[in-house]
Amino acid sequence: MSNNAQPTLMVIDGHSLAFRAFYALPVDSFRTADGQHTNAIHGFISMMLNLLAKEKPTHLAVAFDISRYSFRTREYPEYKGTRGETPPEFIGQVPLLQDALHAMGITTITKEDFEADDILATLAAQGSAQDFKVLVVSGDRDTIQLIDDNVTLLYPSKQGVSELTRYDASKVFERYGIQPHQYPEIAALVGETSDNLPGIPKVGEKTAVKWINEYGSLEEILRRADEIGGKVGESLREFKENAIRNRRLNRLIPDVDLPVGPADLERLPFDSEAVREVFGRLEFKSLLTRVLALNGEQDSTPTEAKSSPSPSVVPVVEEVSSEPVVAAQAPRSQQLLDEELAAWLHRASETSPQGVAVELEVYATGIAVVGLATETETVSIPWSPVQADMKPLIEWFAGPTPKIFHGAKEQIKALLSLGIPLENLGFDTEIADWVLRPDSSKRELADLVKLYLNEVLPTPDPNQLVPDDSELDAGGRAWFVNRIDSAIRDRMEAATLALFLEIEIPSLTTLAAMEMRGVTVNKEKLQALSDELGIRAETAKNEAFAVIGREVNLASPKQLQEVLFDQLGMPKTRATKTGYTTDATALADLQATNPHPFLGLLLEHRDVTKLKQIVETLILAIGPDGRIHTTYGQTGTSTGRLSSANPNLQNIPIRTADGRRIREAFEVGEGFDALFTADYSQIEMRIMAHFSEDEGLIEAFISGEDLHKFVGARVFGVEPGEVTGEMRSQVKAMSYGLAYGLSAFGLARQLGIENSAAKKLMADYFQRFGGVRDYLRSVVEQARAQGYTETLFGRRRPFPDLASPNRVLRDNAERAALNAPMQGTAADIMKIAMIGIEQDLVALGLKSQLLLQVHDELVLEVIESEREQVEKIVTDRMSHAAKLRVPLDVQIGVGANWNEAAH
DNA sequence: TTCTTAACGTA
DNA sequence: CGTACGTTAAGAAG
Repeated sequence: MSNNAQPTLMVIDGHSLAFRAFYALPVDSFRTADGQHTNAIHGFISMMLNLLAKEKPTHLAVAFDISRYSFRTREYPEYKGTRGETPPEFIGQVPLLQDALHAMGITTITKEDFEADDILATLAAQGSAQDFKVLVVSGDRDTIQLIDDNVTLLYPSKQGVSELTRYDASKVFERYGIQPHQYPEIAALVGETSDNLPGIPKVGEKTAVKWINEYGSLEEILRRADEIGGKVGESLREFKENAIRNRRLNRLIPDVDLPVGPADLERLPFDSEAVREVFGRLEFKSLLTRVLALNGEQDSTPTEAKSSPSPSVVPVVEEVSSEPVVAAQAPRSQQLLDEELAAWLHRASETSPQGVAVELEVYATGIAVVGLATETETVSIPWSPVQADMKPLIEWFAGPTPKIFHGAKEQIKALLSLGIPLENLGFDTEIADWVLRPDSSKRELADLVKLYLNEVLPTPDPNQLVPDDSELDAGGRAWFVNRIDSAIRDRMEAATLALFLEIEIPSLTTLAAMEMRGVTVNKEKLQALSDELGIRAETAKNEAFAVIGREVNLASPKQLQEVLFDQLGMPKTRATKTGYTTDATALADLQATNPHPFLGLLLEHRDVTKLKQIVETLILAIGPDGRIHTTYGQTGTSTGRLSSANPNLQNIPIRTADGRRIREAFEVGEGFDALFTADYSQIEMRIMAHFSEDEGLIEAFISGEDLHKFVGARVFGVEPGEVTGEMRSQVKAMSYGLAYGLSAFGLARQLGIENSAAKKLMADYFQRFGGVRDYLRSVVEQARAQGYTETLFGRRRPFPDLASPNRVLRDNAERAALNAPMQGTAADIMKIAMIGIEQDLVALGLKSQLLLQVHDELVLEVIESEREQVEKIVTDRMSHAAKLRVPLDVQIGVGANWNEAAH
């Protein structure tokens, strides 16, 4: 588009865009040395530069509100009254932004008594009349009314300013089903909560659009309000004044008297010294370069290139505090054809025996691009659906060269779904980082580039409208993966590397296989169960309403509190952040002290709706193959356990009869004869016995007697035969609680006994099992000294909070530290067992297969002829996964469904 | 829209 | 005032 074509006028709502930028960028990352926050300024200018580059406006202005007061607030003082205080970090950024804009030669416009949108409306009208193409940039939906053949709206589509959607008349119609000039009429009917403009109750966007299309205009709707029936009609007649007021207030003023017109807003070269001065004050370096480029200049201030410090070998990774240097440029990706690719792969494998990094761009239905990288070269190959073209690559995937990934599981699954096996997975940077820093939640490639390389991963500017050509391709990303691999290996101690290579990497491929297999679920059974639970929920709800004489949302703790404490006058329960708890134990306590039929009905409703919700989620997760494929999170926990999501199959109910009916729907799949389950019994207690070397506890496990009976007999000083049910359950609660750092108070609460009785129980317990107490103490002590805990297989978890002066943080850390070696060792053991089982089943060519893992339980699908063999493999692998001072007991079960397979 | 909280399912 | 998770709906918040 050349300058002598139709001129383009861009008008920007400064306040609204700056505010969005403020929330889109982290406050703490943009601050000058003297403490001035600049994130809104940075975000705004960055976005504006992108807009200038993309839209090439010839004329430009930015409008601001002067204050929150305008003719609208005079007319309706509550207007925008619900807006909270301006965040303190935002204050002061607008004047600085205006300074920066002025330095860049950009006109800013304000007008007493009017809002920025009115200025936009006026400039749009004038520009349109003077034959400009007009671009309005605003985050206020009211500006939709300005759109016409000459005026286009650019509206931030998501939170933040990262993407702008172009609204012209046809886009508005597509989105709302109306013409742009009708939008304020819709808005008037619906109301605008953010402006504190209530509309017509019960009328949402759908209804409003329907009416507009039926009656043609708001005026006509109001005139013929009597014709509209039902509750909505009544509502309309009652609240029509709201709509009239809203319409008056949301009309933008197209003829504000402004000191400048469109022709005065031409973009001209600016004084670069002024820009340097302002940007220097704001400490914007990269933005300065970009701004000066507008003037055709280069930034003369040199960017000092620091070399990344060589990483020291430390057990725990420390955050690098120095400012990251800009990333070294990844070598330009080569595009190779068939035989060139084969040659490259051969050469790369020879020269990089430690491995070649792979980054597959995975789409919902397949693979888009394959990126490969050695230390010095990168390749990007668009995936060809014709496998012949990919033959050398496919063979290479199955070959001996170690492959290095970031997040291998999804990529391996993408290959497997195309029938392509991957052998010799060498490294996964995501999992390796998790092994080093299990508590971190930031593990994207960019995070690791920063952490291990002290560089910035070149990413497209988040404020960019369209990705530009310099964006890193798959090969470039692979190159960073390769370098992170080396950096992490340098930082890992030998034992940690062994844990990673011998447990985590083999687990990864096992999990990929399990996820691909999925588990068969009987949809009809679940649907019938859901229907039944739905009826029971409805009944409980209606009865509950009858009892209290009104309808409330039983799922709303807030409304329940009104019923319980105000209406029924029940005593207050435990306090939460927002009020008083209505959780199940509190309700049961209330029932005991203040019996009321509402409580029972509420609990029944809770139970039933919870189960129904689980069932519904499962139904939705059933794939076209009739199976549910969960996704295991291998980096989702701090202890070493797996997690399961989409859906979570590690929290399927089992405790109640109704819950077990859900398990009945998990069935053996086509081609198999039974589900087979195997669980470790009391694995964490056994690990505690091993670590503590407590003679009594070890004897308990070796004797093979009922654990809780055995312990009960010791604690209460009676014969095992004389241990009562009461004694057994108290000891059981104590034993399980120990591994979690249970206090006497908590034990008392759980058992419903006196605090003193709980104290006595703990004292008696430790009297007999002193080794346990000593061990638990030593775990915390050692963790405090070393800064981390460690499992039997060397998995470490750091605990910085053990040194915290904050009591709450420190106590929490102590309990977590107490638990981490036991939970973590159990997780290690289960992973070792799974790897062995998968390996044996494959090696022996058996069809039976692993499907699920639920922390201490495995679920397999078996065929009858293999059942005995499978049982032996599973039992052996599980019970011999670790050599402890006590045996690892494994319980197995077989059945047509998961419930029946429970022993 | 997106985020946070309360509640609750599992080991 | 017991560890480790994931999911949901309501309500809050921009």
